[in-house]
Amino acid sequence: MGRKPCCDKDEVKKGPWSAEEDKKLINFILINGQCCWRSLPRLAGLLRCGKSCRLRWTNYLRPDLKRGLLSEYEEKMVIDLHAQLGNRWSKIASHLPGRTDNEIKNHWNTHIKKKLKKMGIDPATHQPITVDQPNIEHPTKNQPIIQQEKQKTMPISPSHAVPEIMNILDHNKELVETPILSTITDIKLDDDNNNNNKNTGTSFYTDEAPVIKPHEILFHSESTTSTSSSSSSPTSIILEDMQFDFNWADDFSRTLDYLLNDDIDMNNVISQDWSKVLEV
DNA sequence: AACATTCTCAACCGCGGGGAG
DNA sequence: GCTCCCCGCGGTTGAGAATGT
Repeated sequence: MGRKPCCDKDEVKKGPWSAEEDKKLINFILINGQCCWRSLPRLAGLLRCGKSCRLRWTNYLRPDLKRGLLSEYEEKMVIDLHAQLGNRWSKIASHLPGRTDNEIKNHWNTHIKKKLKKMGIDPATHQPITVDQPNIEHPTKNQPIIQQEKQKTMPISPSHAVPEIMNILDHNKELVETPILSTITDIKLDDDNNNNNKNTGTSFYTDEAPVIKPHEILFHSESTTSTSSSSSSPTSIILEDMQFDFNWADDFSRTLDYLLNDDIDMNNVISQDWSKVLEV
């Protein structure tokens, strides 16, 4: 038996996206919004599977993406969130505006894991590696969740969640303690099971954000510390060609305002920028 | 300069959850 | 309750870049 394939593998293109394909995808979503990924490729004239389109959009083309390496502060947040949530990358990503689950997952596997091991911390358990505690190369998914269960009754903060790590990381005092810290302290560990809490309080859940529609698109330009990876992607050809005055902090706070207050109209802010994309 | 090795990350794959009928 | 379908998630892969010899 087996599952029906999501698309005809003979008829879909795979591998890296071309600038032309990106343009088609952006164009289509601008006009129609995000809907029915399965039929999107056909409607947009793309020889891609819907999944691939969704991935491309959510990970690379979405205008609210913050590109470049994770800052030390973001890294700290990822470590803390991972201690609480385990490998639930999308949940972790939802607390880091502008970051995708894929990006965080990659960063965890390539950078943070190594860093923690160097520090003598088991990335799976977030506990110091001891002689009688073999380093588990393949973390049990449940471990952090067990921690999570234990912590359900106590307030969550970086220092509560992973004191060992936080002590080690605290020497990075140049880290700016921005107001965004409140997001980490407000995380509701049981958000999977208790959706009623979702709309209460002041926590910002990016996964609560409405599906992006063309009029809601906010463009973020390449950060000045962008990495080599951005230059290898066809997307970046499009994105880097566009020069916008963009300030992440300002725009994030505007976006936040927008998400929290329906009466702010992002239309004028955004649509003009996107018209530039399509002219490329 | 040439080759080998390691690293990075974009993209793919398969599965599970959940809504619709 | 069952089946079908779609979406999103997490794990994995592999091509290209970077680094080492």
